[in-house]
Amino acid sequence: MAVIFQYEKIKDYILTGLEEGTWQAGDKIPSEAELVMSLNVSRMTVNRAVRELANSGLLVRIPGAGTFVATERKAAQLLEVRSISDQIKENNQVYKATVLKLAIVKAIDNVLEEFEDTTIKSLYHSIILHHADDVPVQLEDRFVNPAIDKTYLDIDFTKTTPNEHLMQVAPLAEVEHIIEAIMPTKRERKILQIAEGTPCLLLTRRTWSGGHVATYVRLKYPSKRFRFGTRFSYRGRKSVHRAAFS
Amino acid sequence: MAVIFQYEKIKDYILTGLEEGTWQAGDKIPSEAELVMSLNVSRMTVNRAVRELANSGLLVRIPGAGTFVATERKAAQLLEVRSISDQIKENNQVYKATVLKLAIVKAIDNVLEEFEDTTIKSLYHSIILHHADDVPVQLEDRFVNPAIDKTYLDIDFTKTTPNEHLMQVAPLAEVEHIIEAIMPTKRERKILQIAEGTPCLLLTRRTWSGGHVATYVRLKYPSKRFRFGTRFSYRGRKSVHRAAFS
DNA sequence: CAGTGGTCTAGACCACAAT
DNA sequence: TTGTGGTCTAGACCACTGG
Repeated sequence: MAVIFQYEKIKDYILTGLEEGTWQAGDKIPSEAELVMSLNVSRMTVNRAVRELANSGLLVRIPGAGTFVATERKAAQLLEVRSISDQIKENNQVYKATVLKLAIVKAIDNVLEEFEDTTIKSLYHSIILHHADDVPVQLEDRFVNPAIDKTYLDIDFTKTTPNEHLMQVAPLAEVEHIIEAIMPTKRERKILQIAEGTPCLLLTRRTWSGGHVATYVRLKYPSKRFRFGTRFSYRGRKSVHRAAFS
Repeated sequence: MAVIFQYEKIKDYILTGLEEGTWQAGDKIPSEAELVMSLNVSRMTVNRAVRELANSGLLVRIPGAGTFVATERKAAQLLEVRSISDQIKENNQVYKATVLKLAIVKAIDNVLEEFEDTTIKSLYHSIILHHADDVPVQLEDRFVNPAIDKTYLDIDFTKTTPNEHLMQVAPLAEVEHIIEAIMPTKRERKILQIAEGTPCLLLTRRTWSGGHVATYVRLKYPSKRFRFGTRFSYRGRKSVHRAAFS
């Protein structure tokens, strides 16, 4: 029988609250003193639990004010995928999105496999092209589990990215990333406005929420216009992530 | 004046010892009790400092035995680049390396820029092809700062990878990664034995040691044979990294 | 057996935010 | 002024490793 430590229990308690929506993005969670009383533990133990969740990016702590559920959630410690619109704006470029498709589709075997759930009959499917200064930089092909989000088809994705929207409705518990180099199809090449023979980075991402696959996304980035970057230092505990356009 | 906390001081103390070689890979560092006495702090403070360094992969803690300098160092929390030979062996494939070049070269402007040091006159240059079951899976093009390692040219890289060797001589303090999709040149295509029109993943990595760029590497992975993968869960604090061959 | 790390407690002092 | 998080201490008990 595995011994469960107090600080792990506290983390689980908070994680469950986040998954069940007890605390939504931006909400203030109970203070350390409140958790000490309600959970009957010492403050140092509460502090460690909350600090670790904050370090992983789920919570934001503001001394003097409180602890809040992160609004801009980092997907993972391993591969931080920030909102593409933020990345572009950070780069002082103009962001624009074009919605190429937004519909409910019958679940095809090919895609269904990724959801690891054969009972799913239909899926939301969106295809969105993201521009930086009117140049296409990302082709986003996304399937969403309807069980996670009933409102998906009603969203105006020229104003909000699917990522931003989904972070509000489905607190993610798990993320999987796969990076590959691929050659785009003729159609994709045309959409992305790239020359023949130019490869793309393909980032495939699946997210889980409440034990089920929530989304399955394929992000295609034209080489030359995009690359993933990351820099890490042991001292000073800060990591700089970059998304470079050229 | 920024206030420096005790646990940060302790981390710096250990990091400095690691950089200066006071404790080498595999060595046992002072126990918590010893650090408590020599640094005049409480054990909880020591524990936090050492735990954080262990979490970042620099140290390995074995309850009952002690704390040791990690031998297999994870490059970063962000993009774990394990030894290619280990990855291949883990995949139950036979690893083999071919040394295509191992020499001292004049520093060319192009490469010198990456080292951010115009005083460098020459560099070690190695080109190594890594195979899995006799199929080429990685073309490694590496430049090494001679100031970091005088023995580089004497190493048998069919038995040790440059990565493994360099981790012994130069404890890395900082890492930069950039991932791109590229088309290999004709020559590279021939070396990697891939068909025309097949893209490659290009992972460029620079490492710093003692404030200077230690190495500059370009790793080319044929698409279809390699992809980076990562999976992350908030619960259970474990991350699974995968390197998939096919 | 002594030494190690892993955790936990019940206090404490501080700087900062909100009111 | 009150509440918040950030840190630190000096103890404590435990499970495990090593000789």
